[in-house]
Amino acid sequence: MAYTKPGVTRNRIYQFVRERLLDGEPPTVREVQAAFRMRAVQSAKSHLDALVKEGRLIKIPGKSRGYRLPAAVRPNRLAPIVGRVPAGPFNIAVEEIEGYIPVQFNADEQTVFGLRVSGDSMIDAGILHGDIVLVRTETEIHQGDIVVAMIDGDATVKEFRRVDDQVQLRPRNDNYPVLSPDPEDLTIVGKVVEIRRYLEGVSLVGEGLNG
Amino acid sequence: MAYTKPGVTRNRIYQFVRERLLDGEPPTVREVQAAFRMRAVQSAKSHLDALVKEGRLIKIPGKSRGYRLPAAVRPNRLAPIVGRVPAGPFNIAVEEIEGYIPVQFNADEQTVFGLRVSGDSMIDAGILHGDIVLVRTETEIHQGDIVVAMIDGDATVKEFRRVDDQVQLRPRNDNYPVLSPDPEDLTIVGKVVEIRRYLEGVSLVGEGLNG
DNA sequence: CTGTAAAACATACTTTTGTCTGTTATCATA
DNA sequence: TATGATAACAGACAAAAGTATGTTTTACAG
Repeated sequence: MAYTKPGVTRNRIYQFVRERLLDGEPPTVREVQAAFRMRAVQSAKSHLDALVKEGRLIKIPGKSRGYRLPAAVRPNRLAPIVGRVPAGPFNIAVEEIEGYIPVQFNADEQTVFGLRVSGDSMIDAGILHGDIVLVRTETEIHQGDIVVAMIDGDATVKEFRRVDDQVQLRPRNDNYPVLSPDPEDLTIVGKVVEIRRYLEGVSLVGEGLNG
Repeated sequence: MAYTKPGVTRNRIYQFVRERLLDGEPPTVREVQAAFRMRAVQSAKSHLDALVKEGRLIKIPGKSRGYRLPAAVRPNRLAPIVGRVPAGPFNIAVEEIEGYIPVQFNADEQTVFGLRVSGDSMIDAGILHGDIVLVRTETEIHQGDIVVAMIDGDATVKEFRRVDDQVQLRPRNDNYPVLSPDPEDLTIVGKVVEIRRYLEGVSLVGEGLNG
């Protein structure tokens, strides 16, 4: 391979490895070598070593195809989508899982699941019937957040307000009333952090799981 | 490992491999072996071979960590997000890429990109200012589809209608007029297949790409 | 123009991993 | 309880992949 200016090939290799990792296909050192038409394995290896040293990649020593992205950069985990809100915080029955969608987890291992919305009580917030909301549990709730709440065992998506020590769940649709549920019957399941709407065909992964 | 009923271990192994693949970490035969506490490599290998034969997995022969999910099951690819609509069909300038988001590609290798919406002309369709629409180019457009169109070089998201051989681009907001652009000035970039709204913090991957 | 650092090359060695052949144990069903 | 199919085990070999040492070529700053 031609001699490039310092840093140039390094960055190109990073891009290459990154794409491969995001595609779920970690490359070998020799695959990197081949991709850049280098004549020596070591040429690729030393670039990869350098990237690890710089913190741009992580290496699992000894293992084949052992380069990874640092946790902060790693996106795509799969979050389960449920038709109904799970009862407990974590015990989602497998039978209730509609499928999975890829989700970006910023921090490590937060609890996120998807919930399919029914009804149009949040239509003025741009949340329509059939949309999927991604819900993060175990997080702080603030004034005005959109939350998933359980009232008497029924799940609902609403805007969260606290007025004079009384929790209000506000729809975003003038045809629906503001709810002021008895604190005993109320559980805030989590905060809606993302909304998705699929306009065509199949959207979920893993429906034919055979498991 | 204990002898299980026919099919049981097979399915467990499938689940295991599947999770690993979705995590971007394809396992080796021996890693499968270890995970199930088998004493022979061949025990794992023959299960994997069988899964390939059943079509539940795909194998890249000879390659290490060479098991993959069939294309139909594979999720997570990354689609670039652009602030402006790309000029040509394919030449997205790197500088214009805001970041990437994970997307499910049902078929193989379709052309999808994300576009950040500005304005509220589609508010009645639940598309708000700041939302990201995922656009598939090179696809058929039908009556009523939401499309991204270029009119005189400006990008816009509208509902597509064809009335008496005249293309109409309809907003979903009564405060905006229906557009009937001169066909010469009009390019249909693609169809909106998904809408996303991030309610908090950072949403994109790969903003600090270094090169 | 000179010295240092980075880039690229050449080659060899070790470990990991894929693959093969054959055997034994358990399951399912008639 | 006999029998074919499935599950699991054993050991070995070859190819793929990780790693190491040393050399040559080029870039860049002083």
